[in-house]
Amino acid sequence: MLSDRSARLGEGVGDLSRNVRSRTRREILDAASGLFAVAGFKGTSLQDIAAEVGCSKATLLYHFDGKDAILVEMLAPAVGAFGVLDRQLAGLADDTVQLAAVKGYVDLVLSFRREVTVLHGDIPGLLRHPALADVQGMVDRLLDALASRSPDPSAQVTALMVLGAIPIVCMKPVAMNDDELRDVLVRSAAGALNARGA
Amino acid sequence: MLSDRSARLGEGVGDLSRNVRSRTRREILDAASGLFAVAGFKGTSLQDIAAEVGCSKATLLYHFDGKDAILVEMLAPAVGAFGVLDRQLAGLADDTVQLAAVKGYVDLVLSFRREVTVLHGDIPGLLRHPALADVQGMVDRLLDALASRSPDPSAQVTALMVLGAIPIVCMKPVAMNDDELRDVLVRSAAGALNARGA
DNA sequence: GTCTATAGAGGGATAGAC
DNA sequence: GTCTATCCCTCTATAGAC
Repeated sequence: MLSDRSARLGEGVGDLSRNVRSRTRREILDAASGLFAVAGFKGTSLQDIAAEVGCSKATLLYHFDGKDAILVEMLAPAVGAFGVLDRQLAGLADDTVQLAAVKGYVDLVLSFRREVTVLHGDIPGLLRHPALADVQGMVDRLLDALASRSPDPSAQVTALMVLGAIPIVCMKPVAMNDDELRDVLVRSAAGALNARGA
Repeated sequence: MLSDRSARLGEGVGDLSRNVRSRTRREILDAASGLFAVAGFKGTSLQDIAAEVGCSKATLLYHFDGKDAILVEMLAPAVGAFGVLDRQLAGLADDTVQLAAVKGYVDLVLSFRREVTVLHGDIPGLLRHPALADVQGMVDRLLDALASRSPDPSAQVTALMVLGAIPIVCMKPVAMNDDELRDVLVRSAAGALNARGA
């Protein structure tokens, strides 16, 4: 169902008027993600979202099973893509997994900037959420991959640094297009990882 | 008054029984910082803090002018130390400021782990707080220093990465003492910064 | 200085008309 | 499918007894 949903992201011009349901849902998700990104999940009320969309709180709760459901569905495509990366990395050997992890993680973050901003803004609360339980495991495996699956503490610390270094570029605007940005991120992350032994 | 307070941090055995006021205040600050760190500022209620301390909500509000005041006073020593670093870096030349910024920032984060965790856990909400208004400016100047005061976008992105890379080590426990940790952090951060041109 | 009790605001969620 | 009105809860903060 996750892949189902992400597949619908690039939906074309065809059946716009068929079901209004999807359209309103998407407006709600758009408004919510924007507000969550600047004020945090707990810092945003249903009233805030309703005001942004231009509807009532009751309408939000007709389309979603609660505030949490809005968050979960908003993050679903990003979580799905993270899962894909997780499975890709699982199939790689220890000596090739690190660079693939860096590139895959950078791509993931750049593809889901808003979602990453939301997650990054309320780490203590959100990663504890039941619906995001698998994310914690994926983060742990990503860290392991970034450390070339080495048990060396210094490798693990550096992996942690890379994990924290990438998402922060979502917060501040930067005068670069995405291709240049991807390049700088991958190069600098690799530089941090290599500097460990030097 | 900030330096006044930080100076009192290492207070000895002398006048413990003199004013109970300070003792209770510190218990409150301790409990609050621990809870803020794991559940976030908005995710922690006065009731939570009162339960941890073993007193009533009213007692908290007798000692502090409100929930915000607890946060601000809890962060005061860290903010003060950040200000010291800020002024030190201001006096350095462009070609020496980067390494000093890295070392100073790493030391700062390692010295105030809990405070950094609190700030890091609720970035959207907390940096907007009026009492923490100067922090935003200090962060901007630190970023500038980490970029060797270069206007190059790639230097600024890398500085941003370093800014995000250090605090995350506060969140996960790591099998290293602080001296080793400081060394890895500085070395890897320098590696990221140098990799930019390579 | 600490407590109980309570005010007052705002949150999420539901009921029922349209 | 959307609305208004309302319920119930939790939160911050205050009042006043001890």
